[in-house]
Amino acid sequence: MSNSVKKAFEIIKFISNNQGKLSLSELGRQLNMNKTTMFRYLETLEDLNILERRGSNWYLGIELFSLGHKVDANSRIVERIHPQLVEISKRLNETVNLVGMYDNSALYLDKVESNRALQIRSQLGDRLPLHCTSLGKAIFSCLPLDEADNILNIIELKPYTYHTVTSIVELKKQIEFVKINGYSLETEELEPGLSCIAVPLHIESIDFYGGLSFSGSPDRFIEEKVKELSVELKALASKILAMF
Amino acid sequence: MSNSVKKAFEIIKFISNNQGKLSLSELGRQLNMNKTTMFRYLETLEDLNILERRGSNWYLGIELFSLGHKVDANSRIVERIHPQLVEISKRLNETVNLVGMYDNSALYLDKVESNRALQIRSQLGDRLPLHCTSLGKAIFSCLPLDEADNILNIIELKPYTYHTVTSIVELKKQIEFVKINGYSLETEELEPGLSCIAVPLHIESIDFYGGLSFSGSPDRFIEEKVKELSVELKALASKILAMF
DNA sequence: TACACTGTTACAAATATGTGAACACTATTT
DNA sequence: AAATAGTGTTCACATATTTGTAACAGTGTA
Repeated sequence: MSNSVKKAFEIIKFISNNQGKLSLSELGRQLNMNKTTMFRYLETLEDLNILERRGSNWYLGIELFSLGHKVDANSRIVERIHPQLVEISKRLNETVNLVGMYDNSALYLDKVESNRALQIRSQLGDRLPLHCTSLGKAIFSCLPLDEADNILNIIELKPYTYHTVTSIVELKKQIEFVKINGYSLETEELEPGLSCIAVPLHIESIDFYGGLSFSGSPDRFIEEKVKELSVELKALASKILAMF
Repeated sequence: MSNSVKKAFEIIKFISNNQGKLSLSELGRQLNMNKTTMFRYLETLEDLNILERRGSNWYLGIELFSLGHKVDANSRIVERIHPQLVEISKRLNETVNLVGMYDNSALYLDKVESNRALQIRSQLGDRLPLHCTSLGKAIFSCLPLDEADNILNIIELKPYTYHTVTSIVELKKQIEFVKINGYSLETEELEPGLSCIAVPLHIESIDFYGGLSFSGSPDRFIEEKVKELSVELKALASKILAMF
């Protein structure tokens, strides 16, 4: 395999998590690469507009922006579903989110925000952990049993807040709840001040495993509201399934 | 400079414009690379999730999606402006667009769609030509004179439709119009059935040259409407400038 | 059965890469 | 004003990686 290509992307990925913080020399040290080597890679990537230098700090470049928006994530599933998200978000004035499963995490594919949208940390393209998000739990509930077990064995139940579920037994219980009730709940397990309610979205024909959720402030998701929202999400999922 | 990194991105870029159409061997032929060489690059890029293979066709991979959404395009200008676009789009029920200038073209940075949004070909991340878009003309009007002249000399006035301006004299006239009136118009020059009205957006402090536009069906942009919309766009631009 | 097309592996030859040292800067510290 | 520590950049050279040829395996078609 191509070593230099791998290294180039190692650099790109590292910069993506540390934009504007690192100089050429710093990068060399942190990634154990010679300064000259680093120089040549950065020079090339800058020339391609994949990276961008401002002063002596490095950022992801505009070409990645272009490429990123051309990704045909699962047969343009995002584009096809988007109008449905807009409709439900407007009608109920809720923030609605779409994720798909990739590499044992939930890739944040799309969202449509409500008026009262909170400022949350996650952004499109981020990978959300499966164990402490309603979306993750919803995904677990629709995965083939053996695959779900595999992942449950592999993943680390990293605590993000004091509410994060870190017991595998408890997590499995919650997944059972989703299987029975068809929706999942999560209260400030990932981010303080943020709750979600989600349903699984499994599109068999294109081998898509994902989920749909409403997110918002925990105090808004009281019991009766949850009932109502879960019904809405299930209806949305059905409507989407009918499109494929 | 790093040859293999350049080649890798040549492949990625080529695939981005021909997703799902090309096999390994085809790619090798079209890009004048040896089959084995191509094999090794594709293998590596697939391993990195930068490319994705379905059957024997190639697509951009999910990792590019992630990276693309982390691009800090001009100090998160998109994120900061987005809420303003949402507000005006909802209030007037118009589709509003934001572009920034990069590499002699207008990079499509953000849009918020109206109810009656047309299905247009362009998508976020695309580069729009400057000469036949209202946004391009708006950008010309705010660029430093010498830079505008430079670009006008370089760019090719490629015709996209029967309405595309292909005369440099006429184009300069239109740019003068923008300078005097503060907004620009374009009627089906890029895509049949699509018109735009735009204003320049020049944020000096961050060296940003771009534009804001409403887009829609040509028959809707009658004269009085244009007046009204241009006033709205100018107000929006002022509001945004005040944020920086 | 032969043909044309896929994708894949192995190897020797050609080339790009990695390295450390030396250089030119700028900003702080002494 | 001199010394220091930090940038980024260029050079030459041995090493390691990439490259292309050729051969092989698989699939579908004539």
